[in-house]
Amino acid sequence: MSTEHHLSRRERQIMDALHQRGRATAAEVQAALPDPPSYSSVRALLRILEEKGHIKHRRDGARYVFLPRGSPETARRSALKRVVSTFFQGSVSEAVAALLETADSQLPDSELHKLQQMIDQARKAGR
Amino acid sequence: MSTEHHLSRRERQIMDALHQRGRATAAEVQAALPDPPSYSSVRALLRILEEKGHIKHRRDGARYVFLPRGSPETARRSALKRVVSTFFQGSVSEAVAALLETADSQLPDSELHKLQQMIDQARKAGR
DNA sequence: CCGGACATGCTAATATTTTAGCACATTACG
DNA sequence: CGTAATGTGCTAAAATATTAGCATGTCCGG
Repeated sequence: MSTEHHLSRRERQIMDALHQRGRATAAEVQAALPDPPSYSSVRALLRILEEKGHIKHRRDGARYVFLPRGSPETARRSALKRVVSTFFQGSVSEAVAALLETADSQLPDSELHKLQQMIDQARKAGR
Repeated sequence: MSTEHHLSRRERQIMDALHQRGRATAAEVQAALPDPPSYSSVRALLRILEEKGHIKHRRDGARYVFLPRGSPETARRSALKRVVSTFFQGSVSEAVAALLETADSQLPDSELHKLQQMIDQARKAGR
């Protein structure tokens, strides 16, 4: 948790890129960054992030592939938690409502159906 | 949007505090920060954020009260959008599902009802 | 009306982040 | 093989962020 708060600007950008892709080489990370710095710089930051324990790497032939250290599920949960707490005063339902209002993506009918089922289940569980 | 990406660590912490509270004095912001720096530092950062156009201030008697510049709705939307895009590969419904799974807060029945209505409406609108 | 308490504006120092450069290792492939 | 292409490790310079200090302005209570 406090971990998120200690990341610097570039570090966060890199973490975002890695979370979005799941894993990436140094070159891919570089391409994903806004105002990309030199390849060298990207690698230096990756090394720092690894030292701090936020990412890890695997060898793939000649090069390294970098991945976030925690599970995607954990990362998702904590990202949502932060947003709900910061922007929705902790109200999960307000956050859900805002998501559904996101007009730029009309959810496919099948998805809506799934969501309705989840809600039904939550209602049952709640009583 | 890109605005979020350019904020430094402290700047982001301050923006978070302001978004959470809606508005706050320099002293309140200081109290809200992790590892609070001096009062002076906080004010310097507030000034910088204002110069960059991210916040504004109003006079309240002797002191200033600081507020985020954009509307809460806009901030909410863009925060959600970022999380959905970064952690859920753009899938709104996955994000909603993850929110509903947040077990630590069982939603009140009335909220669930509201959500179901929203879904019903979305389904109608979609066809 | 005056002083203390508390604000702010500005400036300059310190610390951290960000960047690039260079020497060396590994791989791909003619 | 051997050589070009592409990686990495490390270090040190440059840029930016973070911090505190001090001079000055404003408000409130006696």
